[in-house]
Amino acid sequence: MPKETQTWQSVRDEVQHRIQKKIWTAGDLLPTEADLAIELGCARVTVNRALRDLADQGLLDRRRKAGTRVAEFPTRKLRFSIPIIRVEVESLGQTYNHSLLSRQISQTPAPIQAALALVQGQDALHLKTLHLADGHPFVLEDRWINLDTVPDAQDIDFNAVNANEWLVSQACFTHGEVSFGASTLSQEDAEDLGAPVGVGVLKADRQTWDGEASVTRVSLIYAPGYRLRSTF
Amino acid sequence: MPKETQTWQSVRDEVQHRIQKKIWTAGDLLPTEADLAIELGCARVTVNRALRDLADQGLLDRRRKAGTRVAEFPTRKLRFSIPIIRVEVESLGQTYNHSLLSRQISQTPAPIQAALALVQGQDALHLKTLHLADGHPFVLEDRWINLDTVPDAQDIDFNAVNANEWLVSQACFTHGEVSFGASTLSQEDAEDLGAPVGVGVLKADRQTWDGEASVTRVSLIYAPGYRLRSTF
DNA sequence: AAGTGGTCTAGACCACTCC
DNA sequence: GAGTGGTCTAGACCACTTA
Repeated sequence: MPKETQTWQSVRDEVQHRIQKKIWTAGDLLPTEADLAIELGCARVTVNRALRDLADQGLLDRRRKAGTRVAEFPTRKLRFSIPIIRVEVESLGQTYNHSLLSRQISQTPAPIQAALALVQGQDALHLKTLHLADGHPFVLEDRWINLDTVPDAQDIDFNAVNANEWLVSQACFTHGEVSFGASTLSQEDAEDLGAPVGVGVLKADRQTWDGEASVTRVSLIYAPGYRLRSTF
Repeated sequence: MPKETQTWQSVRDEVQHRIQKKIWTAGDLLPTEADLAIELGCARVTVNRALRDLADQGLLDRRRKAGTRVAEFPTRKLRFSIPIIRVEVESLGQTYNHSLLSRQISQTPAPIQAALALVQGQDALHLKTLHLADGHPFVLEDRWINLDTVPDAQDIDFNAVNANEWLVSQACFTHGEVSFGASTLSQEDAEDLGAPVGVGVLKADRQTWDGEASVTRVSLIYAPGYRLRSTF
């Protein structure tokens, strides 16, 4: 017996429940949206919203004409926010500040040049910043900025505002890519981070684009022990 | 002059465009859904869907009565899939297989016991699995399974099906949490992975629950060089 | 108290894709 | 060709939050 009014969340929960109870198992074909709407006593759009949400999470596979199936491997998708480092530190209840270790406009090494799609001999702005939490090194940032795309960056005082925040607040990118890996702490980075040489650390590499034009490429080396967390 | 028919994607793109063009900048209040609908010549629901999507990405902040604003820090949220390891390896064009290194039912060490919410002296199933790509170590899995929640696990031959796939295909969890960090390769893990001792490696820890009951806790140590990727 | 987003409904048409 | 999901519309009511 359907309830009087269905919300899309309640439809979603009901479907999820049936999958968990193995009424529908991996690979099974579900009823059509229209049929489910009749069974549950709600509009088809409501069912659509619910199933779309579950498909988005990775629990369902949907294709026109082929219908909706329980995913072969009903795994979940993860969502991480990429917080501003200052915000992240402050949300831990610690005091944030940063220190600009170096700033220069120079030719890019080959891999960076390729990544930023710069022409031979073109300069870029190179910044090294140490982010601190309660005075302790939190993450070491090594950033290249494409001055063709973001000429204003040349005149910003990155001692006052860190590059991370300034660039993000400009919102001058359309898309980007990021990857996480580990690396073994080098002598130089170890000194900056105040951590032992040779320790394994989390490293994030991020690059952003404004349409066709590259904006910036940044590498973040987190102090030992840092963890990136999410729930699902 | 509005187009004849608006899709929610075109509305989303238009709004994103205005943010990028700095017509609306960080912290600005946007028009109401109703006003935007009139301006763009579409239904309010269409605007709602578009703005909801942007808010979901992290570009907008929306609150009832308070309205819609450009986020203070218009950062993006990341989405990662947690693929089945076999699927991940095969999508790289490599051949997958796995090797069960050890299987025993034993008392849990204190941290695992706490994490799985087991009572004192309660046993759990402990599995160590090495996942291989083209015969080379890909990731080392160290897993504890709560036999109270998943008693069937006791009778499964994990030489034939790896625990990762079997558990996921059971879909017997409601939620979970995951964290990524780095660690320095220990002697024992280095031998299993066929990698040098002391190298920094990416480590993922994941735990899942079925309602109140813990299901499993797994730690994955990836071979050196592995990267987790995403776009935004 | 009032304004704003959140959602539901019913009906319609479209787009993709499988047969 | 036909079936299924994807989306749009107009109108309505609700829920939350701020003033």
